[in-house]
Amino acid sequence: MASGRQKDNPPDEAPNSLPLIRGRRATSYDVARLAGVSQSAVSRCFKPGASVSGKMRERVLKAAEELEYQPNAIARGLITQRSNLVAVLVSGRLNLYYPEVLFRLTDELSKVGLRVLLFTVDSEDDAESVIEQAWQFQVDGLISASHLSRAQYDLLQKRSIPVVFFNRYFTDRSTNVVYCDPRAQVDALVERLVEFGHRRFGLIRGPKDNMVGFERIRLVTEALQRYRVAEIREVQGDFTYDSGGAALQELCVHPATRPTAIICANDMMALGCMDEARSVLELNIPDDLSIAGFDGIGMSQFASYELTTIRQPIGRMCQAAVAMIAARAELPDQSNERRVFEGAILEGRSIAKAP
Amino acid sequence: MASGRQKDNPPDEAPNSLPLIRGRRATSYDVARLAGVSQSAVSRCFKPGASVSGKMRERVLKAAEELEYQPNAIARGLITQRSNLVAVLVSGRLNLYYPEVLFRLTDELSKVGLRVLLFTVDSEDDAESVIEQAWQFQVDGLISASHLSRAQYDLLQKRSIPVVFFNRYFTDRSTNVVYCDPRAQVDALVERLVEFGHRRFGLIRGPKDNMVGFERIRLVTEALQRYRVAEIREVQGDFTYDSGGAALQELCVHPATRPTAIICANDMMALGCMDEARSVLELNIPDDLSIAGFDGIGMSQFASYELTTIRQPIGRMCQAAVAMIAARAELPDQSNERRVFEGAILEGRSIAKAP
DNA sequence: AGACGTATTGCATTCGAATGCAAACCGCAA
DNA sequence: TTGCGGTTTGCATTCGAATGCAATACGTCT
Repeated sequence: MASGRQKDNPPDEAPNSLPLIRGRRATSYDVARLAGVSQSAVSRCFKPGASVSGKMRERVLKAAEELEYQPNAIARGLITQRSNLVAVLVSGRLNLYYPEVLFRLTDELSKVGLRVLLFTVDSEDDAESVIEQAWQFQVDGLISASHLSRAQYDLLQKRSIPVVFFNRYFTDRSTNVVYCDPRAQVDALVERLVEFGHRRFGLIRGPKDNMVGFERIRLVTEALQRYRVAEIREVQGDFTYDSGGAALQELCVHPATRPTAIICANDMMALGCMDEARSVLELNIPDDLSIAGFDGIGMSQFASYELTTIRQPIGRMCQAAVAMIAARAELPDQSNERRVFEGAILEGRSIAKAP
Repeated sequence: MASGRQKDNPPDEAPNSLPLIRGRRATSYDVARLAGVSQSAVSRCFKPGASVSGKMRERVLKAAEELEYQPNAIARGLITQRSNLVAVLVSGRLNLYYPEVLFRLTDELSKVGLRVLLFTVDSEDDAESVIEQAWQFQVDGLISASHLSRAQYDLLQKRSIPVVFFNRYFTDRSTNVVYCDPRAQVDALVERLVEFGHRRFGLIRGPKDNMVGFERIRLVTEALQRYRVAEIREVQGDFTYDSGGAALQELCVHPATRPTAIICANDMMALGCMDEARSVLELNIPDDLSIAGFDGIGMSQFASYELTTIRQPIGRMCQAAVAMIAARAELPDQSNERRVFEGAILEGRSIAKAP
C-alpha cells in the first residue's frame, strides 16, 4: 500500500511516451520505470559520488535524457533542507554601484551552484518583509548590500541563516563582512591635495544611516586633521547625483571662502558636483575646484568626468562574499569572518593645484 | 502507521518550547500540536478564503506567532506545483538600462507575491543552462530582457513555462511581448533634424543580434528616406560607451564630409559619442554636431550631456510585463499577448541647427 | 425532541527526491 | 561448494504543506 507508487497508476499509454507525460514533467519515477530500476537508483545517479554501477548509470541517464528529466529542485530542497537559493539584498535607489555588485555576485554564485533570489530594499520595513520571504524559501544564506537593523540581523541569526554583509557592518556585533578599507588611499589622496596647496575643504556625506559613507568621511576628516587643515565644511548628501549638486551649492554660499577641494562620499555625488560646478557655478574642474569621490563606478571614468576616485576591488570582494556564503551554506556553524580589502586610487583629472 | 506523524516523536521537551524546536524551524505540525488542532486546520488558516471559524483561526494564529511559524514555501511549492518564483533574465554587460528595468520588475513582482530568481545571460550557452535551472526550480514564469534563441523559446513552450519578452521578439513566432514602439517619435525627431538643415546623417547600430537596436535604426532610416535624405552612413556599435566613441571616429574619417547629425541605437553609445566628439575631435555639441539616442536612461539627463533621446515608459512597461506573467502563472493557457507602448521624446540640448 | 442543512474540522493521501537500512549480488579464496 | 567481504540495489520512510472526502458540530425550523 505505502509502497504502491511504482506501477499502480491507471494503465499508461505507451511506456516510452512523450517527454512530458500528460503535460506533467517527468519525475524520477518515470525515469525509473522506463529504465526498469527503482526510483532510488535514479536519485543516486544524479548525486555525485553515490554508489552506482556503470551499467546502471548508463541506463538511467539514457532514460533520463529520453524523458528530458531534470531533478526537481523544489522536491530536493524539501528533503535535503537545502534550497540552493541565496537571498541577495540590494538597495533599490539607483546608485549604479549596486547593479555592478549584483551582477558580479550573481555570476559568482552561479559558479558554485547557487541561485539568486533577488530583493530590493528601500526601507527598514522592506527589509522586514524580505527576511520573512527569505525564511519562507529556506534560503541557504543571505548577502546584504543594503541596510539591516540589528533586530533584523539577530532574527536571521536566531533562524541560523548565514549572513554576509557587503560593505556594511555593525560596530557592536560580530558578523561576516566583506569590506573595503580605503584608509591608505584616503591618506594618499589627502596628502596629495594638501601638497597641491588646498586649505579649504568641503566634504559631502552620504545618507545618515550608511556606515560606509560615514566611515569614508571620518577617515577623510582624520587625515585632514593630521595635516592641520582647519577649514573643513561638511554637508549632507544622500548618494544621489542630484544631492551632489545641491550639496555643492550649499558649500559655495559664500563664494569668497568656498572650498577649493571637495571630497564626496561616493562617485555619484561627485559627478553631480562636477556638473553643478561647471554648468551652474561656471567653475573649471580641476583648475578652480578639485573634486574626488569613492567607488570607481564605470561612468566616473567617462571622458566628461575622469574623476579621481578611490576604487573598490569589486570583483574580488564579490568572490569573497560568495565564498563565505557558500562555505556557510555547507557548514552553517562556522565562526564569523571578516575580509577587508584595500582600495586603489584611480587617477583622473579632477584634482589639481589650488587656485 | 501512515497516520503516525502527529505525536509519535520521541517524548518532547516542553510542549510549548522554544520557537526553534531543536534548531529546526517550526512546522505546521508543531503549530497544530500547540493549538490542539489538526495540521490541515493550520494549513487552512494560512490560505485566504478557506473555511475556518473565527475561534479556530484565532487559536492557530496565536500558536503560529508564538512559534514564529511561517509556511514553508518549498513544501508548498511541491504540493501546489506553484513555486511563486519568476525567472528574470537580463544581460550582464553593463548597459545601465537593464538595472533600471530589473529593479522595477522586482518591485512589481513582489507586489503580486512573486519572487525573482535572477539570471544574467551573456551568451546563448548561458541561456541554455539558465533555462535548465529555471525548469529545475519550477518557476511559474520567465521574463526575458535578454536574447533567447528560437530553440530555447520552443523548449520553454514545450515545458509550458509562460514567457514574456521584454523589448525583444521573434518575427516568426507569436509570443508574449512588452515592447516600446518609437515610430512616432523617430519621425518627429528626424523631421526636427531635417528642419534644422541636417543632410548628412550618421547612424550607430546596436549589436547584430539585437532586435530592438536593429528596429530603431530601421525606423530612422525609413524616416530619413521619406525626407529624401541620401547621405546616410551606418556603423556598427555594441551598445557600450566605448563603442559609441569608436563609431564616431569611424564616421568622421573624412572630416570634410562627416555627418552633422548622429543617431545612436541607445543612449550609452550616444554618451560615448558626445564625449569623443568633445574631448578628441574638439567639436561642440550641439553646434558642430547633433546627437540623439534611445532609452532615456538616467545619466543621459546629467548636466554634462542633456541628451535628446527617445524614452521608453519603463515603469508602465514593467507593470505590463508583470501583469502578463502573473496572469499566466495563474492560468497557464492564455493566448499570447502583445503590449506595445509609445515612446516619448526627451528634449535635451544635444541637437541644434546644422553648422 | 427530531430532522435537516450548512459550516467546520480531521483523516489520509499527495507532491518528488533523498537516504538509512537490509537484501541481493558479485567475485574470490578456502 | 561454501563462506566472506565489498559493492549495488531496492524498500520504505521522510521532508512540510495542501486538499478531497467523510465525519462532526452547530443552528434552525417544525
